[in-house]
Amino acid sequence: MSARETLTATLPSHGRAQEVVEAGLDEGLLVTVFGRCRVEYEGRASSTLEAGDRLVVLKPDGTVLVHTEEGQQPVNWQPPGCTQDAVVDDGLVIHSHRESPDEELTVEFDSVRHVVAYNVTDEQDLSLQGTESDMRERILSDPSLVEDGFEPRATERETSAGAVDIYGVDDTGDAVVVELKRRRVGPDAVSQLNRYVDALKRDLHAEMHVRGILVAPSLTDSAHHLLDRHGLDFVSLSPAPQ
Amino acid sequence: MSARETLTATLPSHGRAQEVVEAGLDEGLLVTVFGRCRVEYEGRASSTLEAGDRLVVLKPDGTVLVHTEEGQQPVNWQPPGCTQDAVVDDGLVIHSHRESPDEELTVEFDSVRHVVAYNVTDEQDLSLQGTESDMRERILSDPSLVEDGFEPRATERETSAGAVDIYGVDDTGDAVVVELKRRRVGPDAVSQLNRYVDALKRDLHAEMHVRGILVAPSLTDSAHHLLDRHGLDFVSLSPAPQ
DNA sequence: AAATCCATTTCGTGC
DNA sequence: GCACGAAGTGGATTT
Repeated sequence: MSARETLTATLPSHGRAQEVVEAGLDEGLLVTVFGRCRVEYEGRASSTLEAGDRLVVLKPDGTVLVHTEEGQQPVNWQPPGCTQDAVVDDGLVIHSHRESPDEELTVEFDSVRHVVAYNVTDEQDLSLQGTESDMRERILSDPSLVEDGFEPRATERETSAGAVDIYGVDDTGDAVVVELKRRRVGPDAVSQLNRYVDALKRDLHAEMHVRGILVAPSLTDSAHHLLDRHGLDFVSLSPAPQ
Repeated sequence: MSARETLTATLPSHGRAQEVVEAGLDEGLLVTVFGRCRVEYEGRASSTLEAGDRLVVLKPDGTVLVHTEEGQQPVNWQPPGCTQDAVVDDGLVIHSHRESPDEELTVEFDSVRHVVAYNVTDEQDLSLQGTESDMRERILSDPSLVEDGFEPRATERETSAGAVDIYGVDDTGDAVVVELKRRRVGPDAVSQLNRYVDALKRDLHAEMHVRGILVAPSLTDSAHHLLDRHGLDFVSLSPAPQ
């Protein structure tokens, strides 16, 4: 079987399906199996899924995905790094095993309607814009987006509660902790910023005043209340320059 | 074309590929397209992915997934509810559009190596054990798992900071807020519990003492420090009965 | 539609 | 390996 080719089998016997899957796994191909199957998972949690038609994707990096006809997320899965094998019992059975944590996924096919093994080459990386990291770059190149007189001094500055997105000083010389979020935020982001401000106050253990500024497109009501209660500030900024 | 059948085409012309995809979309089939493609996304963020071999999955609920040979997550996607269409320009082009937020995904194929449309029926629901909800049931049926004398009074009790997992009283009559986590927790879960405790103190605005207990398999060091600082308690409990 | 929070979150980064 | 936090997080539930 040439690795250049795409191996396919329509309505294969379980033995033939097993051959294609095994060949695909051996040769580092991307394998898809479509058919009626039961799925069992045991690991961090455990689950059972009775027989139905599903698409199973096996990737050469050890990923397994079981997709139904709806939903963006697979109904069952196994992460990269797992070991896969395919055997024939009553029907085609695909096992995936992971150590640390110990997890096992078993897909038992009643009937395989289609199996394909694709030879994949993909060197490209995704270029993504509009991330939190892009917001940081925007602010570093124009600190007045936070407030007039703001001077960034460090990014990812370490505190005893973790790394602060942007650390700097305001026009009065007070220390400023900036927490960035690329989307509308709730109370969790406020608590996060408050932890950093508290930690920095303790770390500096001086009389130094420490302000906290949450920079995000918008705030929920309860986040706003919590922000006020903690004496923190908010600046509205979107990830894209618009 | 019978909906009972699985439509497949190997190394199809762009026109033939478009026919299969369009027929699949029209008839509510699960469609997979494998080939060399470029991908563009514009919406909450924006991204570009240069030409490479990928597996594209189109679901009848409007989901689009673009998978490379590695990673559990699709490199690009569109959630359920999007509208899909397939046209031929230089090659097969698949568009997916979403309103609110306005988002568009475009997949342009240089060459299609394989296209399949599957008729899917799947009535089954996943049965999952070992969730946070299972922890709650365990505690309600044996409250001493939290501590001797603990008496649950309500689940999902509302406070001004959100709903508390389990609300109850301890053997001295003090109010108790229990926050459950199915896995090892960090500082975020401690802050969450602290918000609930603070909110309940304000809500009750009495002299009533309010305790907070974090129930999880384990704690990180910084979570432990933060827990101590806030005067909260920890109880070790796993989601599964072991 | 908005808000909140869980998730077998996954993924990347740094230690 | 663990810890921490971002993500175009997704998904469920409730208002």
